[in-house]
Amino acid sequence: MSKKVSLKDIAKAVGVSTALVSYVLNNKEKEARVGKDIAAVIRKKAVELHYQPNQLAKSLKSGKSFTIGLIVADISNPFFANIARTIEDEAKKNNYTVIFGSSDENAEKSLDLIEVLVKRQVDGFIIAPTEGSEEQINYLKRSNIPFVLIDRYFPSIQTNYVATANFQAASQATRHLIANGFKRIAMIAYKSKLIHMRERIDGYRTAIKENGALKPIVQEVNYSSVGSDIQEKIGKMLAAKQPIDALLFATNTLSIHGLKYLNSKHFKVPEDVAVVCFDESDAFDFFYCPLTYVKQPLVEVAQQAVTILIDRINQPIRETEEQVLLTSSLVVKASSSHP
Amino acid sequence: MSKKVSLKDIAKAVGVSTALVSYVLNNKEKEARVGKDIAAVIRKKAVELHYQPNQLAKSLKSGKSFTIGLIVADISNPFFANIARTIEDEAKKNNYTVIFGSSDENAEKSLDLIEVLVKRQVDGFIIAPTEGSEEQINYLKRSNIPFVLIDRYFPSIQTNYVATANFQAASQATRHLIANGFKRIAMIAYKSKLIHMRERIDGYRTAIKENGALKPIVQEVNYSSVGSDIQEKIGKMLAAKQPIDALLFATNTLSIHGLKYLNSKHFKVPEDVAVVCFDESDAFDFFYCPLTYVKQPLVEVAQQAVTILIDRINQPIRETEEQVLLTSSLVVKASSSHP
DNA sequence: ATTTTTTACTTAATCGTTTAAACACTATAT
DNA sequence: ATATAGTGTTTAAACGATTAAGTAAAAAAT
Repeated sequence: MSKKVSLKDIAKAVGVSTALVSYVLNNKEKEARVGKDIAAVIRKKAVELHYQPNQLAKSLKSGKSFTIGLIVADISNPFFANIARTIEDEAKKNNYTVIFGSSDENAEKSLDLIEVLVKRQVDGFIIAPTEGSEEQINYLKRSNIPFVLIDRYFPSIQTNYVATANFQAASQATRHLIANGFKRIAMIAYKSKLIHMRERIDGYRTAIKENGALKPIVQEVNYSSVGSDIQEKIGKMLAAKQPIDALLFATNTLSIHGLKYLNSKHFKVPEDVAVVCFDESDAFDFFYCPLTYVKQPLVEVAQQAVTILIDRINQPIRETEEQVLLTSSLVVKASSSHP
Repeated sequence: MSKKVSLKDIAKAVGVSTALVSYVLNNKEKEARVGKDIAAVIRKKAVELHYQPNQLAKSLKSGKSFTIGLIVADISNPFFANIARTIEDEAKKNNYTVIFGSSDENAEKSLDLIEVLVKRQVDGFIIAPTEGSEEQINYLKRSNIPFVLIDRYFPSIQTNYVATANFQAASQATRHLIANGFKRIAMIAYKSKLIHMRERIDGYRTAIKENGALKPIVQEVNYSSVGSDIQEKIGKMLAAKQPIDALLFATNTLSIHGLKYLNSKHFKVPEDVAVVCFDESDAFDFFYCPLTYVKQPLVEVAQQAVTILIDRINQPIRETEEQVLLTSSLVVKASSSHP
């Protein structure tokens, strides 16, 4: 890479000190009482040499990098990719840049990412925390590094967070299935202690128990082996003596894997089994039977996360944390009622 | 944010110069002949104080940021999100971090992103260039900033690039439809001068012309108004006196919009119209009729792009550019043959 | 005993910025 | 005539790291 143009180069070319160049290019002429003529010359030279200030040097000096670290489970998952896109847009509006990393729901990877990004002096983090990452989150807290958790959070740790009201979302979805007359409603969730999953399961359980005649059936699958786990569990539940008549999927990936399996075994929705999914997906529009789904407020989650984060970056010392739960909506289609 | 621990803090705590601390923590004890005992003390103190080196300062000194700038059209598009994920993984293997930005196929945004990232001293770029961004690409060339183009490239500019062999991909798809007996095969593409689109259209045209009896029908829609444009154009072609009997979509987003429209108007695939899509999508697995699609080698594109980029970063002066065209495969399902 | 070599460290410059403080003028006020 | 204020600019330290060059003391060689 040919050496880049620095303040010094402009200074030398014009025949002044770097200080003067800095004042001019930062529009501090007034305060620094720079001569009108020389200012014009400096500006002209800067354009001529195609000067681009070195943001690293600026950040080093100012202690601010105008960078946000974004850690999600997997950037290729449309759920997170959509959040990432909104975060990017909101960040840019505030002159921030985003560095991202995927944790794969793995606490070790997540810690590694946090350390890499801390070394890079990000001004703050937006994190969808993984199971077992409490210590990392506490570390950020202790270090007074601003951060906002999204999608999940830790009830045991006081932090800023923005998430969906999952208990309500899941119970609403479940009540909807009950109201439509389904009797053996199963839920497919991830095996996880994370609050978003627990709340979804609790919401489901609570709704089921409201009706004395029904029994909760929850199947938890492993993140690392969703495909095979789902096949096995759904297969069993549909082959049972008393087969299930409805399925509630706790995330978009679970929905997709589950529906693919149903297709492969030629189970018909909603004839053989009714379905309610979590999150949106282009895929859902294509299923032969329009799918009922829980629509999470992705854009709002991302926007609020950025707003809160930048607030905290600008004013780090606060006694209270922002804890936002946004309500989702149930989009009812044909997959959740008897044909 | 509580002030971070620096080399100086460790040096002061131990009672030595920062130089010594730097040598030890960079494992240069041998070369610098640091005493064994003091080295141990320094290391211990570093851990105790939870020292994390300031990467900005390192980069400023070394002139290397170990950062890659990634510019795609839209990170929330699964096509690019998947590429981004692979790039992230490959970058991490080489100790690089990725900063990303979405250009929305807009040359102005793209230029803005390039400038922001240049200021941030990225070591190189991976870019899916937008229409009209030739000048930006030439600027990178002139500046000797390493970069690799992906998905598209400019035949008029000698650059590194990794892309799909689009002409071949489209002609293969078209020949497949012809071989299956379709007579009025239309292509839906984006209105774009970019090579990937032109090659896809050319591939289609060439294949059509190989058969004297057929006539090419190409409809180009605007990126910013895909939804409405597609409705109108497909609507007309299916309502014509001689309606089309097959559709070739040039990208995944076009496919999704097109299929949604077909669904909404209750056109049946492949009875009313056969379909071949570009790219993969979970959505495709869910369509009532399994969809034939052109499978692009996403992972390979991303991997090779990173490999080439890092090569160039490490050895920027080369007389030749790496230009890689990877072959796609046609995955044949039921949507492209007469029922 | 003196020189040379080796060992274990420190000093200081540097990367590209920012910015308070110092400096050297000119213009105005006393 | 001389102090004071105003103007336009430079100097130098700092951010946090790296590293060539310098230094001082101990060990080895003469």
